[in-house]
Amino acid sequence: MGALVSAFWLLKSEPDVYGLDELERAGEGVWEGVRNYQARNFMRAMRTGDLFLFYHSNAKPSGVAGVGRIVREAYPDPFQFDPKSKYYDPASLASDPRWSAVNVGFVERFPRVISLEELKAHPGLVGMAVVQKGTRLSVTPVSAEHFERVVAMGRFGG
DNA sequence: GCCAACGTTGGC
DNA sequence: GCCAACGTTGGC
Repeated sequence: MGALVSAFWLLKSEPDVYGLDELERAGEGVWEGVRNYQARNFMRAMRTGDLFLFYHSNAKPSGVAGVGRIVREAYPDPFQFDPKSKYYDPASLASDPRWSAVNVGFVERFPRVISLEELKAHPGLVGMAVVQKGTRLSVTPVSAEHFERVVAMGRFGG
């Protein structure tokens, strides 16, 4: 049941805000603050045990730093109801929360970050959302093939 | 810090 | 429902 990996994802975060280092230290964390409907819908489709590529955006270099796992499926993001939070959404109703969060766990850190440049240059990753021009979505599905390929690059350099 | 890309909002 | 204005993302 929950042990089966059903899907793969890529999640973007700015490491200055929330990075793989922090997830590794804590072991588990909350993926919150997503305020885009498409990304939210993907989050709601996540299942416990799904694996994801942890992508560092606005970093030097930007790229995939490692792997995480979904440990709790989507639930209402508490920050949408907190007027003091930058993620506060006054239009979201408690009876029908607009935004979701998931909990994530640490799986592995690659020996090196696979930069966006490398991802773009790899012929086996054509079509992956993160390498497509103009794709800013912070949550995207990844095919099993692409996921395995990036993990292989991260572990073995290529 | 700049700016292209693109999502959202709101006037009409 | 159109679309201009505005805001955000994120590479560079």
